[in-house]
Amino acid sequence: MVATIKDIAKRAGVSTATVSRVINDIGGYGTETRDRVLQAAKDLGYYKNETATSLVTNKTKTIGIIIPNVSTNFYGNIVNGIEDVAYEHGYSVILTHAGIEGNRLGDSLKLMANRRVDGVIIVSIYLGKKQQELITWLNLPTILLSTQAEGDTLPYIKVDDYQAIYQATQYMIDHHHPTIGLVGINDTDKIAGLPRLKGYLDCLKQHNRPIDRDYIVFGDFSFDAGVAAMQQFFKQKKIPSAIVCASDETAMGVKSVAYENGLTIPDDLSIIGYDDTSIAWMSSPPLTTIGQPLYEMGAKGCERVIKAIADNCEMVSEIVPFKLMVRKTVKTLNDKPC
Amino acid sequence: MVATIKDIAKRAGVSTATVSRVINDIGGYGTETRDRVLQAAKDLGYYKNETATSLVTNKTKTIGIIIPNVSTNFYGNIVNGIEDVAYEHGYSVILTHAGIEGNRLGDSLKLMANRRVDGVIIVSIYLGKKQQELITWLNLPTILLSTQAEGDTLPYIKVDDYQAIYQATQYMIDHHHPTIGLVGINDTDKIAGLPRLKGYLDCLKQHNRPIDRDYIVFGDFSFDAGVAAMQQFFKQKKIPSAIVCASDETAMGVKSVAYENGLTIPDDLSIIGYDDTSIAWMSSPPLTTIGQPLYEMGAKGCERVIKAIADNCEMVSEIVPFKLMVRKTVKTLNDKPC
DNA sequence: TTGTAAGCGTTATCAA
DNA sequence: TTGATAACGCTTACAA
Repeated sequence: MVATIKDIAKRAGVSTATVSRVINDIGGYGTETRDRVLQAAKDLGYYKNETATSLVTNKTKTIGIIIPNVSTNFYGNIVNGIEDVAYEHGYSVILTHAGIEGNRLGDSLKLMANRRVDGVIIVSIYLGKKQQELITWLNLPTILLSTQAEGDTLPYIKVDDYQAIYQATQYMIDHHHPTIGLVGINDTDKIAGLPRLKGYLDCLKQHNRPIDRDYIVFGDFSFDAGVAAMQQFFKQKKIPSAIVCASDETAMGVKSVAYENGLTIPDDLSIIGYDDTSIAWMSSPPLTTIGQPLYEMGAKGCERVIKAIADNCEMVSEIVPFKLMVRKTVKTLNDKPC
Repeated sequence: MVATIKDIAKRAGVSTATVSRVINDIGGYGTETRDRVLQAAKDLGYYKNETATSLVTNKTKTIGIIIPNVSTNFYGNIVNGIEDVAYEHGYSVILTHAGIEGNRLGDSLKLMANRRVDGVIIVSIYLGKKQQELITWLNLPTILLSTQAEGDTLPYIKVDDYQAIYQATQYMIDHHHPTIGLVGINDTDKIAGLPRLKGYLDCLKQHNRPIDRDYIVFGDFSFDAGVAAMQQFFKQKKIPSAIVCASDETAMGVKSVAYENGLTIPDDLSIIGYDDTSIAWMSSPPLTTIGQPLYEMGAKGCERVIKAIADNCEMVSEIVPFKLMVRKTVKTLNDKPC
């Protein structure tokens, strides 16, 4: 059986109240009693029961993370950021998957409610009206990472997807690419999909480039989406000279079938990814990509939540800067063929 | 304020005991009282407070995961496996990083003890004598994933590292590679390092191949380790025709500097990775690698822990089979040059 | 079938 | 500087 403050109290010849004070470093006791208590605690190998504490303080010192059910490096970085600052502040982290496309989100939230987490961080899951209502009802400090809520009712931290893709497209234009494709974006995704599509479209329009539907292939941000898109390009025998991808993984998919078909990157085909996950800099040639400050987003998100818990204040949303990580998968074409 | 069973009891006109029974589906009440209670609970938007339950049942329905402080896909897969089966069994998962090389392991374990998790899963952290004692003292069902304890005192699930590297080396020999390097392995790591080194050495000996220290470069399983090793090969102007790597990331590292120096894979250099993380199949050419059943290891580990909690039984260790994932980074050399 | 009440390990209020 | 003691929200004998 594990020791409790009662055991310590008995052994040290004091009351449980005093033990509690000492343990929590509250002050209001003599140094000798303190030493006696501490010694007794050590002797008994005491470990504080946080669940009991939680019950009375009505705080669990726990923050919940909800992520979609996919295993990409993307989440690893964010979770690391969260966990590190949680640790610094003495918080624990409880992790749940919300299933494919967040279909288990209700369950996840219920779990968070049952566990009485002090705050929650939701990553990359779009929130509809109903889910927002649930969150509002739960009345937990909640922040969204890399996503947004319908009607923008919840605080978030994310990158400006529109600008990011606009800039990526611009970059291809600056490098004189005559035809630029867009691949892997989910056009039913109001947060990560539509704005990116618009960024691409607007950039092209701005430069009086024609929009060619053959160069746009939608998908789900996955590796397979990149593969499928590239296969389609080959099938239609019409391959853009540059491709802007929805994610690094999509870019790898594109690269993979390009490679199989004897295309070299960037000589025969230029590509830009999105996220700057480790695969981007680890692959050869290293992938030029839109860098999201994943770790920092996690860290910052966690900080905000913890602050909101402490000060009982509202959180403010933030658009964090992305950064085009220029590496080796985009080639400069000559303005005009000689 | 959140509703409690007291509120429900009042509203339904029953005692809290009855409410508890209904909520937990224990039986021993009329259907009409049940309906009344359920209705009241719904009306009040009741969410059970699991911390209170934990306090009385002395079970938290929580399992703790401890992983080293690195963000590689490796852990993503394992954690996914764990989380999925935890979810199925109604368990929550609490995640902590144990710092670089597990230097924060003590803190992590303390946290698990404080939170009174029902079981813990430790991933990829070698456990010395002292840490084992702590675990034993905590008396929590603990399983090790992809690692082992000194003296083998704790149950584990892992792959046979010796055999894995032996087979990888063998594979290179079978493909007639005259010189085979070993890269990225930590020779002070008794679990993941030494056995692999031995597997490599033994295989070479078995085939009467000379051991050339110039072809062995130690490291820490990282991408950078691969980079450093390959740079050394270039510097010493002595590059093996095939390289067995400590991890997929290490393999990507060697591939990366090979690429920079104009070497094509597998034509100029053959490589084998280790782990079969997503980067292995996503890269081009796709990486031949030793596949560890990461997700399954996580799932199985979690199942064992949950079973151990339920039946209060010992866990048994298991060596799970690895699988050489043959892809495209190893070339068959002609037996003799013509 | 239902209710009473003790107790889980803490914290916190009040009094000494 | 200390100690009694009542909570916290729930489960679980035991009684009715």
